[in-house]
Amino acid sequence: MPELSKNYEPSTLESTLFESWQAAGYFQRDAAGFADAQLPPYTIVIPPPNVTGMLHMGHALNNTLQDILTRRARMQGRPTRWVVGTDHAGIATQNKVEQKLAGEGQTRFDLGREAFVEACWDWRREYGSTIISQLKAMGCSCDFSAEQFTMDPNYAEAIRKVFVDWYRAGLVYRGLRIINWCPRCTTALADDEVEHADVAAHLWHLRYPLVEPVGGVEYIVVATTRPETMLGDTGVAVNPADERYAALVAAGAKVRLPLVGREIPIFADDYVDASFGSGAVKVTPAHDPNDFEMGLRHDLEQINIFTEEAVVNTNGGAFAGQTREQARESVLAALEEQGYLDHIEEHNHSVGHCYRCDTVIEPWASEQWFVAMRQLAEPAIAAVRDGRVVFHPRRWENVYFNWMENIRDWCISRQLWWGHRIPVYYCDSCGWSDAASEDVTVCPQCGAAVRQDEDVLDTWFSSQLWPFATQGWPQDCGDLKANYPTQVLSTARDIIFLWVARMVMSSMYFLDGQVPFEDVIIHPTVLDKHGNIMSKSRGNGIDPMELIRDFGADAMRFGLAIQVTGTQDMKFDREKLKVYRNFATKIWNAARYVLMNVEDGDWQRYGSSGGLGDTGEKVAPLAATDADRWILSRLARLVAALEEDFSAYDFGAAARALYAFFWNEYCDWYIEFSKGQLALGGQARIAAQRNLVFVLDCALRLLHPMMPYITEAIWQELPHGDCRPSLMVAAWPAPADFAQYIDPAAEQTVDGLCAVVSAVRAVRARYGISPKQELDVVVRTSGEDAAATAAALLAQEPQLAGLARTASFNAAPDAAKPEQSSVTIEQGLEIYIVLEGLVDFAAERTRLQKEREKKQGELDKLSRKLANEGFLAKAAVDVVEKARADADALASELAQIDEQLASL
RNA sequence: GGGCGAUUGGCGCAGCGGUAGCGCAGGUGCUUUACACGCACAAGGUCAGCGGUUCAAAUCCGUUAUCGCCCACCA
Repeated sequence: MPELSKNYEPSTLESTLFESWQAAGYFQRDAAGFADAQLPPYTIVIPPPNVTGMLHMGHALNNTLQDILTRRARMQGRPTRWVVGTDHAGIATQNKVEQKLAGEGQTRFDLGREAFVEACWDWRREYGSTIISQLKAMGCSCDFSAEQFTMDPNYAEAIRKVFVDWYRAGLVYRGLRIINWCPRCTTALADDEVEHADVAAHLWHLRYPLVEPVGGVEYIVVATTRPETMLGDTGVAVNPADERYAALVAAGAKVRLPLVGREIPIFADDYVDASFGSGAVKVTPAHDPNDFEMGLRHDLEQINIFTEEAVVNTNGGAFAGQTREQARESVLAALEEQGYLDHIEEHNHSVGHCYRCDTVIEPWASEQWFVAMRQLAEPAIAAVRDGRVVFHPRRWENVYFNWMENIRDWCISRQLWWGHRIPVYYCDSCGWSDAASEDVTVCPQCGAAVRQDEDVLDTWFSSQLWPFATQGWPQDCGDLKANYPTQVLSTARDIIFLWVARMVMSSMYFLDGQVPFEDVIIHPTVLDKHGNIMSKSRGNGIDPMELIRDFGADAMRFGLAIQVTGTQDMKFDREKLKVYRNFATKIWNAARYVLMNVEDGDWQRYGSSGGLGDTGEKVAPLAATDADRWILSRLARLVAALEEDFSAYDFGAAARALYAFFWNEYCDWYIEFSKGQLALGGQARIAAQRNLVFVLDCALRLLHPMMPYITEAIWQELPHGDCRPSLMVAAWPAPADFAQYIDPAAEQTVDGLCAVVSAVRAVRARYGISPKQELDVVVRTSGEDAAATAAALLAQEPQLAGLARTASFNAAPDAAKPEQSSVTIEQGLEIYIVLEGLVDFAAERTRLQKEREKKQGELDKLSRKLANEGFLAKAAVDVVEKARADADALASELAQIDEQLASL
């Protein structure tokens, strides 16, 4: 029999195992031929990490969950594929490459568009596989043989089809709007790409002098958080119902804009909240979305005062050339000097920041491309409403609905170079323009040369196609048809809008109303151990690669999975992974024990995987003792529980059940029972060997999705008889096959046996009795089946002798209480341990008295309950019966204790 | 302004209508021939506060407090 080293060393095994899996083709959809074609296929598409990305804890968690689902489905025999790839990540990648160029003293403009895009491809070739190799280190069983990229040629074709179709349908349009402009990235951003943060700021109250005083009033005070934008003001708005300003509005009063001299109107608009600030708003249509709307309503001029880097342009007169920050200071200084600054208030408000570089967003009026969303949203709302797509936990559906029902048009053009270029062509000679799925070089109307739109598409415009564009759409849809919709999408809550919602919309539009996935798992956010978000700026991030190095990939995966409950956050402390590293070692050592003790088993008839015979039959359990029946019963219950937990995507519950079964039942008790049983020889020994192997084999199968490496390493050495070459493709234990092992009688007997063993151990510990001192033990059974219980317990004497070091053991319904003995009442058993001459009974008396008080308290509580007529009348029958039985049991236990106290 | 999550022994978490569980840490004792990354035993909680529903509430409802997240055009 092979031997395993004393401690499990993850780093020595992980990469070898991974390579062997990959070489065998297990990661591709049934490439190795072990799947059952009759079963429904199982597909997951990975949320594509940015090519610029490094694995972080969010990825580690998310991909652990996806791999658990993928591996389990594969073991269930379903033709399974986990589609993997990366996202070109427009802004993120462009920023990286620009940084690299900056290090060489260059800008993208020095290179020009074509060379810069080529530099991005170079960057991708050089660094883009980092995160893929990190996924491999985690043990992720993705289909790496067909890695996808959102800039692949087939993907570009998908993009063009979507854009052109939507353009023709009028869903993609171009328009002048206030958009979110990042002056550092010099591009537009979608509303969802802006992150708002509350900042402590000021509300400056400015005096705008009237051109002509009205009724003695010489100026109007406006309140603003952005005084520098006053350079672009083209109006002052007040609420129509605001009596303070009614006269000014009625008179058609104008103000002369300080520092600028422009005459601008005062007008009334419902948007203005009379109770805020001074009740009068300066209106800057080119730099504020609300002002823009008001400007349209009141026909105001839009004066853009900033360049694309947010430097004041020539419209800012004397302030031209200053940054917006400098301009704020100098404008305020000038206003104050000229007496236009009325007063200043403290004011907190929320300021938008670029989600890629955290620069403050500048609302900016410009021509951009948009997608009209309302029409796309409607079927997507219905799909979640009627359960074609289900979120887990369900509450996230409300977040989805809330966004969908208040959806706004999506700004999809980006002033970047890295990305899918907008396929719209313009002829400057005759004014023709159109979207086209094939490149256009000459104008179809006049034959002149045409130019393509300069902008590229938002990265999310391509990501929204991920579930189908990665599976052949729009060209070769055979694979797609067979495997769509996908089963599960697992992701973080922060991209429910950016990504999840848009995938549902585009999939339903282009694939005949089909949803892209059936279940959406929104996993918790991984926080640091104090509950703070992990971030670069805080420096509190944890590198999963270090965890893999220090604890092993299996321990990391298990430690993450066990923390997944329905909650929205998980605090993560790397030191806690020690527990799961210890668990891995425990599994390893249990396997060592099994291998050391099964060499002479009856393996001749079983399959060849363990190298011990070759008839292709798997090792079957053999129930010779109640301990055997007990562990098989417990295993069957575990298999059933896991089925429920996985169906509900309750990874934490599944992990806890596995941990408890393996450690507290298999190791703590069954392996201990097996020691005595092995020593007996004969059929009992054969049974123990078979069951040790069978249960370990099943446990490894059940643990494999969470801990793929250690389970495979052990399984390869175990004489389980399964002819499959890898645990990855071995069969998942099905509840239907295990239900036959459920055996309540054996469970009751072994629970009783364990209670006796624990009672003896407790007595030894309490009185300092040597483990070598053999003790006499008597158990009195009670209840209807007292005789049967006693007989079953008596049959456990060999186990008991080994585990509790008993000299003699008797169990009977009417067993006499030995003199000078300790009594423990557990599991309905009165357990007497003879202590004559061994202990000072004063201590035992004290203990018994304490025990008595406790039991009396419980009985009092129960009695009160049973005296309550409401309880008797309204509680369920079985609950009342149980209460009665418990009360009877407690009463007799108390009587026993009293008797015992009297005898001491 | 809306919505959501969390609040259970020193710490990290389960449980989510019928007498409080787990793991760490801490205590005591163990070279029990798989494992000290271990074994055994013991100790530790009025389940954030208040009110309600119920025969029965950590568990359901309302409310308050604290911490955190998201959404919203707070000039």
